[in-house]
Amino acid sequence: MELISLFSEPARLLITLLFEELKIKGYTGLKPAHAQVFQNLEKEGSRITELALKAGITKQSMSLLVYDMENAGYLKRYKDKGDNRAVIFRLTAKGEKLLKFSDQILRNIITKWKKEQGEYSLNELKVLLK
Amino acid sequence: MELISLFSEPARLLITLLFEELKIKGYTGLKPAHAQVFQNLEKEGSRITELALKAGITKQSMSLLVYDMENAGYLKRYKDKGDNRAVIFRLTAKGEKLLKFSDQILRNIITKWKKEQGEYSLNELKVLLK
DNA sequence: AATTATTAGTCAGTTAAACTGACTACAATA
DNA sequence: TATTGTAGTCAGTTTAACTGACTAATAATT
Repeated sequence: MELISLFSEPARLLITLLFEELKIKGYTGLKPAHAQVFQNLEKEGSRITELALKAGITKQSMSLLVYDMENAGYLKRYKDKGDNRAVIFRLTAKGEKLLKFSDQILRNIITKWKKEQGEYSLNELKVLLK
Repeated sequence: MELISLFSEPARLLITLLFEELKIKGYTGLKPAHAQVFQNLEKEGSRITELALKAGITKQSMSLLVYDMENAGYLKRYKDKGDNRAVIFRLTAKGEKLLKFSDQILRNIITKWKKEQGEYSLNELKVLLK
């Protein structure tokens, strides 16, 4: 397998499989890009700029993503006490469930892959990193 | 770092760094997506369908990518003897140079990363895969 | 041998997910 | 107080994929 794909392929697959599961379980209104939001959100809430930085995308892009997730009921928007420009986003109860469920799914997939059971093998990557 | 990013982040960085280098060295007319072409091309040449399958994209998308690279002088188009529907693409001398240089760059970056010297650390991923 | 199904590739249009640039409102600094 | 910087939004663009419909050629089936 080609070098860059050793990294990008499992990433792509993880997202695909995650969103298949999420859809089945009724978590609607989400697209792969939204994973970067809830995966990077701090317990106490996060700002858009902060999320953008962590996710490695622009604040403009992140702005749209959080807006979607707010509308879908996964996030709630709060005022930042002390900075009236800023907005804080926190997970709703629905969002918390989503996060927990997602983490579980992802861990399961990787565990399977490591045992050479799943649809993908991490062996070549492991060798590269040795 | 977030789970999916442990895979996608190095992939993204590798591509960015590779294309910075390539641009400096005068390999123009290329965008990140084109890496999937020359990285997957067989020595004896490859078909569009075959390349698409390896790269994990549709033949329609791959069709455009090889067209670009042909125009930029990295690939040459040949008839497939024995199947008049099919087209074979082979690297030109320029394309060969590109491939060799790219591989070298990518290997160098990863080697640096493994020694914890570069702009990124592979340690967290290594731990995950253990 | 003729028909049917499959495969290789292209054309056209669409979608997802990012980007840049310009802007407003507020905060921090000189 | 005036200037510079930061948080976020709006608008438009670009990159890189996608699906669907099609032609031409090959392979399979009857």
